[in-house]
Amino acid sequence: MKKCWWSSATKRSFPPTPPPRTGLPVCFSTFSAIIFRGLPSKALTGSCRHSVWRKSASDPTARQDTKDRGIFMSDERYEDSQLYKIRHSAAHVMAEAMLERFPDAKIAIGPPIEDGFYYDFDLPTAINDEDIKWVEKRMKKILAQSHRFTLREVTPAEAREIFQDQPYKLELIDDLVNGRQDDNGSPIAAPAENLTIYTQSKFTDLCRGPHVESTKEINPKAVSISLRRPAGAYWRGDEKRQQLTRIYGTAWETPEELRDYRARLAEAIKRDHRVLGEKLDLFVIDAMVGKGLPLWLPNGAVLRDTLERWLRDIQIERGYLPVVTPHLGNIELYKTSGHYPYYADSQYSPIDVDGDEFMLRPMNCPHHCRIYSSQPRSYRDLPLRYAEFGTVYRYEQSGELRGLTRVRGFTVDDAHLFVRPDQLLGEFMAVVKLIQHVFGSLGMSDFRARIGTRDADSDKYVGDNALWEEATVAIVDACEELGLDYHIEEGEAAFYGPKLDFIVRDVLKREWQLGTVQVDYNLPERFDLEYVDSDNERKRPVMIHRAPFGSLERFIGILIEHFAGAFPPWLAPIQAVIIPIRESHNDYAVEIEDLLKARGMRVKADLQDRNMRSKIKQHRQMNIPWLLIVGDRDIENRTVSLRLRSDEDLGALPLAEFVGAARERIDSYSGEIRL
RNA sequence: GCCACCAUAGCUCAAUUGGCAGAGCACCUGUUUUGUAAACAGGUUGUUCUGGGUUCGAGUCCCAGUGGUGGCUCCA
Repeated sequence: MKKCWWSSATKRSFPPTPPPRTGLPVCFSTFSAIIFRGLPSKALTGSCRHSVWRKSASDPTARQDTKDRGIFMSDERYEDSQLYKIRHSAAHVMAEAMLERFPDAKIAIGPPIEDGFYYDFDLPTAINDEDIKWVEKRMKKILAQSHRFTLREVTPAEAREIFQDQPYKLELIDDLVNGRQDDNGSPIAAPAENLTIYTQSKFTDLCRGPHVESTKEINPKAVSISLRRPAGAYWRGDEKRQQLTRIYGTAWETPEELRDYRARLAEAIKRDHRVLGEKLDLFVIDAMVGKGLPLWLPNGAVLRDTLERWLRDIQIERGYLPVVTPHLGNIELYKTSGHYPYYADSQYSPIDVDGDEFMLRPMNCPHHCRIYSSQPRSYRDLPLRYAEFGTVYRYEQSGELRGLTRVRGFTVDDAHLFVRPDQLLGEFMAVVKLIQHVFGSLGMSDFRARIGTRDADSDKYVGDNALWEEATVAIVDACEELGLDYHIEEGEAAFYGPKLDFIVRDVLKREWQLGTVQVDYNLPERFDLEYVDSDNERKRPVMIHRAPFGSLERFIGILIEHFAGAFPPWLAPIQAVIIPIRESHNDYAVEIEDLLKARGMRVKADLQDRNMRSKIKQHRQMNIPWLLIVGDRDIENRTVSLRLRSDEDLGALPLAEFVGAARERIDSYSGEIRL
């Protein structure tokens, strides 16, 4: 059974309970395995067969560690693999070489991650490329020698002695000895009695292992730290604490694997949506307009518009009603909704309008709530499903902006469903099915579904506990009912309710949240939404917020990478180009162009004064699905000579046959370009 | 926002220790009329990101700003 690439591996590879604390192995790089033990939530007991992933506020380092951690296709756990040991050991060797280069450096932690490893250092001076080169060379030299990795169990006192000059290690030792606690002082890991250290060559690290037996097991030619530049990282992921220098490396079992990895990286960069966005004339981000504010070029706008129309039609079929609302709203709207105090940091400053304060809207729900309120509602009216491609504006930190996947102004394919409590489960399931349909139609099967629940210890949520529990149960039930492969993460809820998110990874394996469904009892309360029930009582509807794409910008960014710029014909900005062989064939080319346009296709005849071969090359590079080459023979026989994006030359085809077949491909939303 | 690095023609990049700013592609003009990934010739293209500084002289060195990249933090 093929699972999506990380739905099962990442989270569920963690032991359901803390590993037995024999006082033995405790490795800082695998801290998270302890921190992230499954913790069944009360609300879910009995209904959930899936693991609960607890996010620990008290140890963000562990959280990051986990995020980076191995994502593995095979049945073997990454932690048990030889590759894991190699990378873990390579991290130690890198630290050894770094300490030779920077004897005063303080070492933090150095775990294996997906595709490699890193180690964090507190350095006396900034590191430069020369240092990296030196360290890499030195590392390889150490690896070429034969050093054993020896394990030793030590008492906390011995450990403190050994690491007396290493403040980060001392902090870790204290935490281990005292046992880990969360922010409220609840224990989340038992105290350790003894610690383990590993030594190779002249380097000793506080570590649980596992490691290779000897550096002989690591091929120096399969190790590289030159690939990734050094990066800043906060100690334990806390931005208020010391910022460390993180050095990434990669290590494989063989040089061939390293070469393949580098080739994969190079390929990934080629399909990066920012690279393809420029090459295919889809969008630009212009400094004068502002960072994080993409401009859609005609090709990109066609793609976007096509997606919008597609989804709009699907939604209309399913009983959604279109609404249109403005991009600004009176600040009272957000004070009423509760967004204003909670999200002040990500909103833009209010705009003064004749003495009233207005805001660029950071979300669409308040507007839709007011539409609901605009007239009395009967139980017979529900469910009401208001849909809008609503543009919102959010302040994002400058360092976090990235292409189309993280922007400051974006359009949510939003809808808000106002439902009776008895309709909640059915409507929620219908929404999940809609999202599955959207993802499935585009061939996007590599996602993970995450149920974000409230962090019981946090006060950043509004609403009644019982309602939260009800909403959470509804979401879990719906996922169970649909057989969705989900996992639960505490602390990932919206402030007003729990949610189900669909998360995908981009070409460089970064995670992005796309589709989302959220159950909300709170906004109806805050906006005092009501309907008159069959018993003539006024009752409160439940709201479902949902967006299958999440945002058009981010979704298209991911979609560009998903298709590597070769969109299925129904999405391709230009579906066919007609290439006349000689000038004398131009009239026929234009005739075909007109014919195809009349059949609703996006085509153009390329009448440029240049030879056919160069035109073929140009349009192939633009990933045009169909190239129609026409010459004397085609005019004579009323045919087109079809050349596919895939490089196949299908030869002459009667014009009418092409039109019918192409239309059929487009209308069926097929990814197939062969006719 | 933080750490590091980067910024030369529309694009990809070059320019020796500080010494006249270049190439390919694109674009324009002309020639060419081609049967499946680049015809030929000529030509245009620059506030070397911006502002200061050092120097006889700055694309190159220094400072500040802006923008970008990688990472961290954040992410309704």
